[in-house]
Amino acid sequence: MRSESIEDYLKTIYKLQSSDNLSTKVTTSLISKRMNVSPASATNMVKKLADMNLVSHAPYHGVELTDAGQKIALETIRHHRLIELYLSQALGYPWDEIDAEAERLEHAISEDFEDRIDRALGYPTIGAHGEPIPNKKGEITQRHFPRLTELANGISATVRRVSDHNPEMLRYINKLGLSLGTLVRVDSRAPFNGPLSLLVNKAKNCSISIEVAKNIFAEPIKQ
Amino acid sequence: MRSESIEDYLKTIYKLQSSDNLSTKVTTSLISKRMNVSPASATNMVKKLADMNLVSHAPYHGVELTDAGQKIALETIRHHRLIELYLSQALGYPWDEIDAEAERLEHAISEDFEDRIDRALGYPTIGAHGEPIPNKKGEITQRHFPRLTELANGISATVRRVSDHNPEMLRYINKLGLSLGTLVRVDSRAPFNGPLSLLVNKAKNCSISIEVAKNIFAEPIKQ
DNA sequence: CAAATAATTTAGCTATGACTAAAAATAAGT
DNA sequence: ACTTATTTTTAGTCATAGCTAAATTATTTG
Repeated sequence: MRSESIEDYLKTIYKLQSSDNLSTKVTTSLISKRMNVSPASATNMVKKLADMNLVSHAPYHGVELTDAGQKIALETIRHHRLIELYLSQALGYPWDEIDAEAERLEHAISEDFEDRIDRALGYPTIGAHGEPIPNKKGEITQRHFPRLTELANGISATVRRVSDHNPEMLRYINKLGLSLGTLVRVDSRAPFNGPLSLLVNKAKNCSISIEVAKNIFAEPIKQ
Repeated sequence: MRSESIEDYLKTIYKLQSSDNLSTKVTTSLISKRMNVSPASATNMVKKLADMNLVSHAPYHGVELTDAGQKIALETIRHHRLIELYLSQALGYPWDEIDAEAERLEHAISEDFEDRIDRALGYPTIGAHGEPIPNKKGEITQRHFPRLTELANGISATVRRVSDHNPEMLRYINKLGLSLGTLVRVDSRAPFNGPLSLLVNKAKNCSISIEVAKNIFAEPIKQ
């Protein structure tokens, strides 16, 4: 009980449940796509998780985490995000590599290791890509910032979070000069779902696709 | 191919082959005892390793690593010892906990991670308990120091290595004030395999069992 | 040197977690 | 509403790596 697989599934279910587009049911096929496993494998695991009272499962209608399941999911996410931040700050890992490395390590570390890197990092609450880090009790404070696609033209904003799902996109975003805390302004939008023109750090202009803009979250600056 | 299990078995076989009492055959039962698995499990795995050309196996007569098998064993040992040293130096882990934590992590880290902690530690060649760290090419330089049991009375020596196998013993040894570099002298030996009287750091006297003394290696000081 | 003991291997079972192919349930289109 | 298409689940396999119990091979001892 509590294998790597189980932790990964619970983590994925949590992320599907809370982020992305809320009000969407977390179906087994969604899970299977996210995890690159067959739909049958996802169904099997969901059944097992339900037996263990970690999720409630209405067959053909999706899954929901129980409190016990959410607790494990958040512990796993906490591990992941602390490790990411440690890799980045203590070992100089680049932005786009920390997710993959943390993925490997998150299941292997002990509570003691968690505590030690937590202390070494000064008990952080925000991860390397701007995501909140759950605390030891399994509490998490969601911060909500608009995506660049949702930001009105001409408004200055500070980058607060970047989706970490695609390493190549992260590398691209980083090359554009965007990281947490960077100042951005959407200057214009090309029609027919065309690219957004950005002003980065009051200095550099660039134009990015909607697909990329959707993955960058920024906090409008109050005037 | 190259699962955690395989790495663990190869590592164990390497240690049995090279250290302890040489000239002893590495039998499947020896392996099974060291790894706390049943003899049958060890036989199964040995057969599998032989199929993969990682060991040569003469049934009923023991095992020997092939070059390919030794390479993997040394890579695994390198991982283990670099991680131990990192845990000890960068995260302040106590001596007796690093082995268990490294055991978990050694299979999970990437080459990149290995390189980064290697660099952070200044490319060390000696591990936290005094063992040599194999280099990236899979070369290892064995250093040979006498055990305290083999040391003549009245000779001063510097502690150079401590067996890491038993955490409780490590804690005990550490409490006696012994660590790498500590000065020791065997003052006397009680008869009938009795304890050794030690002078630690020219200051503290203590008496330790043969069992403990066997696990401490020290370099006699040339006069 | 044969019989007893100990070590080793074989045979067969278990659990985990993946897979494919087929069946069942739901959703969609006309 | 009924057929069609899609989604989900069931059924049955496979690989890994452990286990016990039984059979086989070595070794030791009387």
